[in-house]
Amino acid sequence: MVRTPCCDKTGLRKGTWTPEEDRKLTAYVTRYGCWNWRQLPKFAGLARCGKSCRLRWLNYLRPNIKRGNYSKEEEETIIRLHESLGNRWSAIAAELPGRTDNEVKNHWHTTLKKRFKQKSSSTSTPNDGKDKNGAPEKEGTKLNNNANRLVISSPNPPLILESSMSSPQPASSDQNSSITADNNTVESSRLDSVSDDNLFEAYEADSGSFWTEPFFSDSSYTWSDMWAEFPLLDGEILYPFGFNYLEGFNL
DNA sequence: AAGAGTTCCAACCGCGTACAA
DNA sequence: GTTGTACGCGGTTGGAACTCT
Repeated sequence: MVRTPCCDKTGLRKGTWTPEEDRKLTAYVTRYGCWNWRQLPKFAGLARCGKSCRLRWLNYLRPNIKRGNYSKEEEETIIRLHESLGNRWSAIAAELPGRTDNEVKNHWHTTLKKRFKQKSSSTSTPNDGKDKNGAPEKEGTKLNNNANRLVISSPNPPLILESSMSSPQPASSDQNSSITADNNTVESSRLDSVSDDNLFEAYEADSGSFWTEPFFSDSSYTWSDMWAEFPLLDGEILYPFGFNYLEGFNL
C-alpha cells in the first residue's frame, strides 16, 4: 500500500513510511524504548509527528506482529467478541496475539462484517440494545482503558541533560555504554565490530525481562532477530538520541 | 489491452482519558 | 478545580492492487 509521501506546513512528513524511516524508528525504539512519543521522532531523526511514529510502531514495526490470512479461529473470536464488546477493537485485538486493533478493524470492515450481516440477517437485529459503539449496554461493560494499553516504556526513562546537550540515556545503566562524554555518539566501530548478541548482552543482563518483554514476549524473537532485520547501513552511526539529526529542531 | 469499478489496508484525524502542574 | 500535555482509541480516508467488463 503506497501513499504519496508529502510534507505538511510544519515540515513534518506525512503519508507512507519509507524503509529508511522504518529502519530509523525500529532501531531507536528497540534500543531506547518509547520513553516519550512526542520527543522520540526528534531523537530518532525522523521528520514525523510522535503520533505517526507510535502508530507505525504499534501497527507495523512492532515485533511479533502477525500478518496475512486470519485463521478460522481468529475470525470466530473476532465475531464473538464484537458481539459482546462492540467496536472496541483494541480489546478484541488483545485476545488475538500478534494482531493489532487497526488490522482487526480493517479485517472486520472488509470481510467479516459482510459475513456477519449475511449470517445475522436471518436472525435478529445485531445492534439491538447496544451502545454507540455497538456494544451491549449493560453494567460493567465499561473497560478500564489502562488494562488494554500496551505499555512500552523504560524502567529508567531517559533524561535530557542540558549541560551536554545530551539526551535521554539508554534504558539500562550499561557501564560499558558506548556513548562518549564529549560527543555523545555511539562509536560506530563498536557497533560494527561486535556481534548482535554481544551488543545487547549488557542490556539484557542489566534490565532483564522488563526491558525485553514488552517487545519480545515471544522468546523466539530476539534482539539478534531484530537487528538482522534492521541492520545499520555501512558506515552508519546510530546516534543514541539523534544528535546527528538535531539540527533544525528546537529542543 | 485498457478503462471502470471494487477491495484492501496503511495512515491520518479528532476526541476522550489520564495525569501532572 | 482548572489547565495543559501526552497518549490511546476508533472512525475515516486515500490510493495501490486487484477484478471485472
